[in-house]
Amino acid sequence: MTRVLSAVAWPYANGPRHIGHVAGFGVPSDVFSRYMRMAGHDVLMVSGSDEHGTPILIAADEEGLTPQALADRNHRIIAEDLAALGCTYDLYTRTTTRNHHAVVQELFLGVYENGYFVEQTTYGAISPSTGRTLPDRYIEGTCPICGADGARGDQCDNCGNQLDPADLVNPRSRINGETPEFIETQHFFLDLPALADALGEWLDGRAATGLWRPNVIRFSQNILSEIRPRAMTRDIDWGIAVPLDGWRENPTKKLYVWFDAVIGYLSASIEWARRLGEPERWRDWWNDPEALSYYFMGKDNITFHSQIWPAELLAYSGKGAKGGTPRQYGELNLPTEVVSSEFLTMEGRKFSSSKKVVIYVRDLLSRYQADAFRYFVAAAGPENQDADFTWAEFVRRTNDELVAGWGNLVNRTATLVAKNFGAIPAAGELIDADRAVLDTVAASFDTVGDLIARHRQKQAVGEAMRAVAEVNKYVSDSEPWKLKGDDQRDRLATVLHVMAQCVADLNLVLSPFLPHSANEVDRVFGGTGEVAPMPRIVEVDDLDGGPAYPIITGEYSSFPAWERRPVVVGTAVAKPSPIFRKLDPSVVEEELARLGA
RNA sequence: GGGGCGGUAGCUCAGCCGGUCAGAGCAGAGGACUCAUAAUCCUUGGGUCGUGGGUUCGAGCCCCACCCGCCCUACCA
Repeated sequence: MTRVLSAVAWPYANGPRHIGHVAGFGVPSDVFSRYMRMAGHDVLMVSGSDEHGTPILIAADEEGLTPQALADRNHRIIAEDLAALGCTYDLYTRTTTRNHHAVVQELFLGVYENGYFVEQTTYGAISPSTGRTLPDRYIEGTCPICGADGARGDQCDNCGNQLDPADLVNPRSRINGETPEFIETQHFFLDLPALADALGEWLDGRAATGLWRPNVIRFSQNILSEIRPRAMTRDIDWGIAVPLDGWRENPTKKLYVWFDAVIGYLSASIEWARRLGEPERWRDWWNDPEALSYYFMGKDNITFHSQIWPAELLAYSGKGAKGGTPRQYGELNLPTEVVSSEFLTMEGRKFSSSKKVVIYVRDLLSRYQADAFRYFVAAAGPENQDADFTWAEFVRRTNDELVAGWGNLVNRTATLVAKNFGAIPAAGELIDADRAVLDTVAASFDTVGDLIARHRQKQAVGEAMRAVAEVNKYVSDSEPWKLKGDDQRDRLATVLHVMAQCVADLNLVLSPFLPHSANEVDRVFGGTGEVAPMPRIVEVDDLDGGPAYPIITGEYSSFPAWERRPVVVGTAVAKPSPIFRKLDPSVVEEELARLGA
């Protein structure tokens, strides 16, 4: 048994999340975590809503809400969506908890005391009316290079050049049109160059395992060569206070949202342990060098997980060029693997809420089965390269593969058993064909499990579906519907027993991908419908006196083992109604009509 | 501009260190069967592996150039 931390990217709470987000980290991390639990590992899966930062402030202003009120609303929506997808977080929390604030400040102090923060004066834009930093992208003006108007402070869309906002002609705020004020301001910079050697050593070691996806490890090593100090504080009034005298009281100096967001993996682990009543339990995943940690995210987050976060961990642990010693949390583990997915597009275009090229998780789940979506993501998601979600392909994958292949096998098996015996019959003597199909299916535990462990879910689900096809072929070859009369009764029983066993096996193999239907299939064959544990939303009090909030958690100790469970002869099986819903081709047009032109 | 990834049958994609690597699924065509959500099973795949060069006994797989798409390169997350 190994301790495995599943660290899942924190969705940003400036709005509801669309299916591109959950396709990148939500579904893959849950498939992996479910499998690892079944394989007998001690999994801790944590995530939460990322609620600080400028975009939330701006979204709140636009709606006339406080940032906390906006975050409250979106956190609840996102948590409910993730739970509805069946994502088995041990804890899905948020960054506005008192616990998170305290952990972030502890990390800051550790890094600070070890000397990995350097104070620097920078020149930046603020909004004169609010005193807040105006990030580059929120400034626009005339491009000093090509003269185009509407250039953003970070880049001109017309000529593509990167800009310095101070160079813009007639700069103005994109938020309220006022002219930004460029001021000198003090910030703490994380001394990444002092951590570069340690980072490089860690990355080399990771590269040597050959486990990381090639583009992720290459990219991570590449950005190391241009490493430089990076500001970890901001002029903003929404975020976590800098825990130092002279800073703590300053309402417009907060920690950079990314400094705090990645610490969420640790703070959520600590919160989980505290809620368990065993406040030190988190250390099993963070201080034990034998523990493994897998970080799931989209490719735009690689920098923060293969550079910033490991740098914070190294700095806190005192393992950079400046040395140092860790504070109360001790030496913290660096990521075992950064599992980054690529991007999902929608009907060939980038997701865009404003252009209505989007489908939110909630809307999808209101009309379609969660498992149909999970299947699509596992089979055709952005695992190695950008993938396109089209409604036509979604319908096809659902109808032709999930329903026609797996759903039909379940259905025909249950129907044959119900009609002929009413319960799972005992097998007579097995013939070669019986043994062959049983062996094929049994072998899929190894092949599929191994592929999931290596984050090759496309291939894993493909192997599982290939086994499904093998069983369908076995059924066709065996022709149980022709086995009539008393003299063939024994053979009929044997075939149906073998079919039931294969379905039970494949149901387990597919359960990380299709947890909801796995439970339904189990029920059809007389089980309790608990082969795939489900998460639940719970309203909890803040541990340290803050306001209450909803979390996702669950009881996951009942995961079945990743191996064949012999079917129980005599278990009653009734003729089922179809578990998987076939989609009418007309949904393609309907859904396309909902999208923007 | 710099870095990275991809461009393989109508569609979605596999092809690890160069030598059955020219493949799978779906669609299409033909057939079988009827337990099953008109599901299943069998048969059927001549695509210059983006373009042009090069290395090699031999190249989707290595090198060079170019074309196309995408990502990163932000005091956005």
